[in-house]
Amino acid sequence: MSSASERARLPSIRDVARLAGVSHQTVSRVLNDHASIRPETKAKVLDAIAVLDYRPNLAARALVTSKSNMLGILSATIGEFGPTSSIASIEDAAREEGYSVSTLNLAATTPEAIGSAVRQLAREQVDGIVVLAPQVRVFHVLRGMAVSLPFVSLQTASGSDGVSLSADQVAGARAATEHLIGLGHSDILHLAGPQDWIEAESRMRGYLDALREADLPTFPPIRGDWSADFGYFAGQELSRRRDFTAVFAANDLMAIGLLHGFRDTGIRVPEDVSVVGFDDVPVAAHVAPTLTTVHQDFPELGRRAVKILLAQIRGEQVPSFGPLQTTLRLRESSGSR
Amino acid sequence: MSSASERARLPSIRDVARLAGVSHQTVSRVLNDHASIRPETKAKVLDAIAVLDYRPNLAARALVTSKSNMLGILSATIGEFGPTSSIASIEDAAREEGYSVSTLNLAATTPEAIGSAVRQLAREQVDGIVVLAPQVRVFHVLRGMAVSLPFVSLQTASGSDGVSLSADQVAGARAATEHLIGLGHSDILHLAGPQDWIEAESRMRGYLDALREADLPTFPPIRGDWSADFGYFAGQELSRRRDFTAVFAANDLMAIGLLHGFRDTGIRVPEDVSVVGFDDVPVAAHVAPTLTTVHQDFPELGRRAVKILLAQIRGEQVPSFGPLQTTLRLRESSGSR
DNA sequence: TTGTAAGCGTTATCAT
DNA sequence: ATGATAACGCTTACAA
Repeated sequence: MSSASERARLPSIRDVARLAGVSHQTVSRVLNDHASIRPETKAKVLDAIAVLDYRPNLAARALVTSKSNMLGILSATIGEFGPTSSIASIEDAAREEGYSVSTLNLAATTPEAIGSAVRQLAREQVDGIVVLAPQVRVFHVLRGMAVSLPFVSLQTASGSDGVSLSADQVAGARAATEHLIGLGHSDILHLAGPQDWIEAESRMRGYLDALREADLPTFPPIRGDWSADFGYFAGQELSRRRDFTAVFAANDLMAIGLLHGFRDTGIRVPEDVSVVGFDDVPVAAHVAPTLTTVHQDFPELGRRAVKILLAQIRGEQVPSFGPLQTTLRLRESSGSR
Repeated sequence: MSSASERARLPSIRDVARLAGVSHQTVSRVLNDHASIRPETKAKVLDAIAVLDYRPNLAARALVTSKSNMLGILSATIGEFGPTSSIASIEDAAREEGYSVSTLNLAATTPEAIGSAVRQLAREQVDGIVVLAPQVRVFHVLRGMAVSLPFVSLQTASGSDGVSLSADQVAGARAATEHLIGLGHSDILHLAGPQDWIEAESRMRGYLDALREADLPTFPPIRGDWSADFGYFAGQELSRRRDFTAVFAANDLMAIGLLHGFRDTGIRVPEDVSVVGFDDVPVAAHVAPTLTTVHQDFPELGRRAVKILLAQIRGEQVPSFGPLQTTLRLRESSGSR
C-alpha cells in the first residue's frame, strides 16, 4: 500500500522514459513523431505510454512552444440559430484538427469591450480567433487593434481587408426579392436588421438591387432588432398602411412575428400580403402559414472558417472558397398577386 | 531602430522586475496580492506592469500550479434553445469569476465517446466540467469513470449521487397537465422525448403524476425526438385517432410541429384539441395559435451551475439552491373543453 | 539514432 | 518585506 501522504502525480515524459529505458528526449520524439527513431525503440516507448496511460501536459507544451493548440471564438450573437449552429461546427472541426476551443461572449460591442475580449483570448494563448460579431464596428476595432493573432470572420464586411468568408447574403436576399417580383408583386417592403449589422446591410442591399433592376419602387426599410417580438410590433404598425403587398424580412424570427401581427390585424398571408424570411430556422416549415425563406448552410460556414484559420496559423496557402450558396425554400407564406 | 532579426517577445515577469528594480519573485507576489509587501514597492511594480503592458502567461501559471483557471463544458445537445442559452450564461458567469471556458460537443453518447471527451477535457487541464448531456447513460458512464475532476450536471438524474441541479421539470410538467385538467380535459396524451433523456422522463413523470392524482386515464406516451418534424408527423398520425382532447408535448418544437400536423388534417386548436408545450422558446408566443407552454429560466440555471462548480473546485461550502421555479405561460393553444 | 543540457514563465520554498 | 533557487513538464538546441 502506498502511503496516504503520497501525492498522486500524473505520469510525465520522464516516467515513460524510465519505464522504456530511454531518455525523456526520445519519448518526446516519439510523441511528435520525429523522423529518425528506430521502430523498436518507438514500440518500447509506445508501450510504456500505454502502460502508464500517459497524456502529455498541454500547459507545459504550450509554455515551451508558445502555441496552445487552442482556437478562440469571439461571439456577439447570443443564442441565435445561425451563429449557434456555426459555433457548434467550428468546435467540431477544430477538435478534429486537434485544436480545442475557448468561447467568449461579447456583452457589449464597445471598443473597450472588444479590446479586452481580444486581449483576454490572447492571454489564453489562443493560436487564432474566429469572430462571430457581425457588427460593423467590431471590424473597425479589430482592424484598428492591429492584432498579430490570425483571425477569421464569419461575416464579410464590405471593403474588409481581413480574411473573411460568408454565405452570399446579397445573392440570397436578391433571390428572395426576385421571387416576390416573379409572383407579381411590385410594392415590396423590407423589414431590416439593426443598422450596424453587416448581414442586415447585405440583405438590404440584395433587396434594393433586385428592386432597382426591376424598376420597382423602393421603400425606406423598417429597422428591426431581429426579434420575433419586433416583427409582431411591425406587423401591427404596417396594418394601418396598406400600400404594399409583400414583405421581405431580414430573418425568420422577425418574419414569424410579422405573420402573427398580420394575423391579429386581419391581414391574410399570402392572400393579402406575401412574406419571405431569411435563415430557414427549424420551425419555419411549421408555422402557419409555413414560411418561405432563404436557407443557409451554417455548419459548412463554420467548417470553412476553421480551415481558413488553421491555414493561416500554419502558414499554409489559405484556401479560397467560392461564396457559399444560399437556396430559396418555397413555402406557403408567399403567393402570387 | 531595433534589428529586424530581433524576435518580438512578450514582457515577462523578469522584465517587470528589472524595470521596477526588484526581484521577479516580488513581482509574482504583487500579482497574487500576497500579504506582506510594502505599499511603495507594490506601486513601483504596478507601474512597471502598466508601462510594459505586461500580461501573465497563463500556460506557465497552469504548468506550475496545475490549475488552468479553465472550465470545460461537455455538451450533447446541439443547437437546442434551452441548453444553448444555458451555455452562454455559463460562459459569462465563468469569465466573471476569472475562468475561461472550453466547450466540447459530444458526437455520440457511447461510453467510448464520453470517456474520450472527458479525458480530452482533463488533458486540457480544465479545473472542472459542466455537463449538459441529459442522456441517462451519460451519467452512468461519468459515475463509472470515477473522475477525480469536479463536475456538475445541469440535469438531475434520479438517484444521482453527483452534484447536480435543475429546474423542477416534474413540477412544470405537472402544472402543465393540471392546467389541461382544470380546463375540463380528461383524455390527455403525452408527446414525450426520447427514452434515454432525463428531462423526457421527468416531464413524463409530471404528466403521469397529475393524471393519477386526478384519477384520469393515462395513455402510453408517444416517443418523439424533440424535433418539430416529428411533431408534425405525430399530428398527422393522431388525426386518425380521436380518443383525446388534449396533448402535452415535452417541448415546444414538437408542439409547434404538432400544431402544423393538426392544421393540415383539419383538427382545430384549441377548439378540437388543446396543446401545451415546454420551454417557452422565443417563437412560442408568435406561432398560430400562440402556444401555451412552461417557461424555464435557462440563464439562471447556467449561473447556478458555475457557482456550484467553483465552490467544489475551491473546496468551499457548495451552495444548495432550491429547485428552479418553472412558470406556466397561458396562451391560445389551450382552451376549455 | 539517441542522449545531455538549457530554457520557456511562473509559483513555491527557504533563506535573509 | 524581499531575494535566491528550485521546481513544473515539455521542446529546442547541440553533442555523441
